[in-house]
Amino acid sequence: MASQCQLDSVLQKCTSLICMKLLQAHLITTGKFQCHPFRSKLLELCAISPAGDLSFAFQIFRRIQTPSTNDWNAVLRGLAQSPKPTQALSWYRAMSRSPQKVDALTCSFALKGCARALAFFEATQIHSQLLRFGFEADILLLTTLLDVYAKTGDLDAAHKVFDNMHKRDIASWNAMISGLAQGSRPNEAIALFNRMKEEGWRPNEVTVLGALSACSQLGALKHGQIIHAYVVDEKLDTEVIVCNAVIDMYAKCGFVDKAYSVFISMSCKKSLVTWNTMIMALAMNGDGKKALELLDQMVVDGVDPDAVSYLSALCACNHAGLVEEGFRLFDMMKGRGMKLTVKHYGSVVDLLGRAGRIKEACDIINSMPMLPDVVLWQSLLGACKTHGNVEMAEMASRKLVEMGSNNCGYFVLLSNVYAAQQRWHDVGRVREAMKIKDVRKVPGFSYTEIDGKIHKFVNGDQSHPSSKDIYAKLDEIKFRIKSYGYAAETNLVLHDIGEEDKENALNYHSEKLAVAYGLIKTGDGTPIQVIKNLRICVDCHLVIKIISIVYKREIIVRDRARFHRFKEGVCSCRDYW
DNA sequence: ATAGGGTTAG
Repeated sequence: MASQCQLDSVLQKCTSLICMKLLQAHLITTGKFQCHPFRSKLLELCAISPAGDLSFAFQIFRRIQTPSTNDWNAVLRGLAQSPKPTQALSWYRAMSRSPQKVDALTCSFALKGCARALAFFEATQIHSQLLRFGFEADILLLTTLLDVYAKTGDLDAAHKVFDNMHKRDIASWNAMISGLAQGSRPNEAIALFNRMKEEGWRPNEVTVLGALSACSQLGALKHGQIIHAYVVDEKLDTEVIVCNAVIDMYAKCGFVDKAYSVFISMSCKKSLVTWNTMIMALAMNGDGKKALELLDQMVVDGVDPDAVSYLSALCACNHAGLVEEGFRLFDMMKGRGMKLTVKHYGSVVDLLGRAGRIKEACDIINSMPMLPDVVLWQSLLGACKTHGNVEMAEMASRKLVEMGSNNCGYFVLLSNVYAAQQRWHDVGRVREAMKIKDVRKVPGFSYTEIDGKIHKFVNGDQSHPSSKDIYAKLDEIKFRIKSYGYAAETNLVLHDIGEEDKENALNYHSEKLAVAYGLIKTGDGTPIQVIKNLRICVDCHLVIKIISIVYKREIIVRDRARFHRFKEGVCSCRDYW
């Protein structure tokens, strides 16, 4: 009989399905299948290795007379990481009914399946089971549990698990930090990162990824710089994935040049994501030409562009108004048989629509191999508003209604299309529909970082400690910009309120509050940086342009789609967005 | 001996 280490080496060399099948046949013919520990190893290999095959793993499993916990776990783990993670949950239930004991690993794999299947309810069930089994001191398992709660959207439950852990290791911190960052609570992610350092932990590459992502979301440059310095000190920048996050952080904080210098001087090999991140960074800043250059350069560097690369390049053409280039790119992607997603189509429709080529945009929609989604109809509607195409606007709105979209944005757009044509009766009709349908507004908010502290403002916000000063500043702004011939574009506000109130509703958009606060708190000549969750509105865009002259300030606003750099009365988007 | 935390996207 072969020794254990020979068997191990056999398994190590077993990198194809054929080889696994031969091994199984060998075990069966030599009668070693039922009692051999080697069999469990083989089963695990089939179930979880990339060369393996789950249906063959099932075949092996079915032949086992009395499957051990390990045998059950191997298949469970394979299912949890498969494209159909819900199957892991039925497997777990089957195992719970079997005579074999469920162990901590079983729970861990089942939870992994919950995370991938976004099965919150099942996760709570496994949670109570693992407490009953007495696994509550297992920090690896609790970290998995915490991670599942975060990924399935219950950050409070995740935090509770984290807080109650009697002992934590670095992965527990990492799971909590990245959970907060991914779950739109980036402020708390940064706070927890700082607390971790205060408690004497040494963040590793995974920690900084979460923290950097939080900085990117918030445009928190000061925090981002501190983390970058830490990354360099700890030599974490030998990992390409960390460099990518640093590049993205600088880009999303408005420092494309810094992002580019990190991109150029990084010591490790650039990955596909590195190139994509940099192309997207240039796209967001309206540098379409350079983005297209990078798309060519990556090929020279031996990296094949993927669907995200092309999407980023398309997006770059979009923001730079490079209509022909974008259109050619799109044709080329089709020619190369790239797998196009609804996002690619959305981008091209936006590209054509903004350029006023609405008919062509519509033809693209009709030729799409998949169903157009809400975002796509919305951008067509936006184009109709800009170019005054009532007929097409009505068509797009009908589609949006059919899709049950309840977002206030498109009602406002449609009403604006009518308002521009002085069709007041139709404006009233839309307004009525909004009331009946109980249209939900996505709350707009903005961030600005002052001395390393992030301030958040929502529309009409009065909760900020400096609220009084901010509103006084806004009055002053209103007064000073009037002499530049500014008049509020109140037809953009869709409420049953009087003209003066409409003006106020516009006046107190979150980005205006953030800019006003920046003017108060920072010295003359300091650029003001604002991050906004939605697209900037026409009125704010105009007001901030004038502010940049009157107050001689550079103001940088990152909205949902791109950067706007306001300087001396002009915006880098050239009013094309 | 077998487990947990991870960057890009209209």
